[in-house]
Amino acid sequence: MIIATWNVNSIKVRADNVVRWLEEVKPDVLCLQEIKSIDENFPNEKFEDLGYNVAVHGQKTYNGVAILSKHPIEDVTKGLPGNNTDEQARYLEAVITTDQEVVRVASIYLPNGNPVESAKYPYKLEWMDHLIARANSLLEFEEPFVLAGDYNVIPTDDDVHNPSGWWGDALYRQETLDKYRTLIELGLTDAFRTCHAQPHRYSFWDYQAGAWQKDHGIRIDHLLLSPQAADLIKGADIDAHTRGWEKPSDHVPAWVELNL
DNA sequence: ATGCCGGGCGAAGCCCGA
Repeated sequence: MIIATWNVNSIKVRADNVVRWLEEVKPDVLCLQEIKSIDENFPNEKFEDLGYNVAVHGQKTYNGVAILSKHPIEDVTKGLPGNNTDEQARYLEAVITTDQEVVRVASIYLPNGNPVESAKYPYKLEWMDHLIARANSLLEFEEPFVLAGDYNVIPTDDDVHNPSGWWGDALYRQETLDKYRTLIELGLTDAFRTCHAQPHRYSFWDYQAGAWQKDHGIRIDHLLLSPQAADLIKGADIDAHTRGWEKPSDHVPAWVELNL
């Protein structure tokens, strides 16, 4: 089973690229972020035509997350449990069931947090606290789950083209990394990093200043696996080639294949 | 370059992203 994540930066503009990638890779599940669409305007039909079920937690203009799945989508949760006052659509969780197996999947759009001296940064840190609490609760079930999405966190120097230039940014500073480490140390596994030791593999390149052409990227889109899911890892990768397509998102798909 | 692109909104120019 292939489970993927992709920040598409507007589903309206990116629907055809998503269809193209779905036909190419045929993932079982695709978590989408930054759809920038309300539920009613999400192009369900384009994905249903390819055999995907659709769950959407949308929002007008900003944010918005969705899950596409070839298998039934059950037990859908919109918003981070325990974070009921959050006005921003950044979390969608569901249970994916196959004939044999069950895997829980969350589509996550973690706040950017810049500028760090604004209220946006404490909002990011508090949002991470809620995510940590949710992961902790899910771990008690001792079942396979995948928390997939745009984390807006650069985990290490190996995940950024210019570490010293980025240090201090909301994506790459001590308080952010402390929270991220707390999440990981609950017992989660970074799917890409456990399969690839090579540094400087990225999932985002800015639209500006020729960042893609110069490979000035960062790795901020992650699939974090519970121990029961990590035991099933067959492979993982990042599909950078979509960044070279016409009308690309600034993010590219990342995926994990599980023996499910 | 604390916004050079790109998208939303809405019909010019501002807000937002990482």
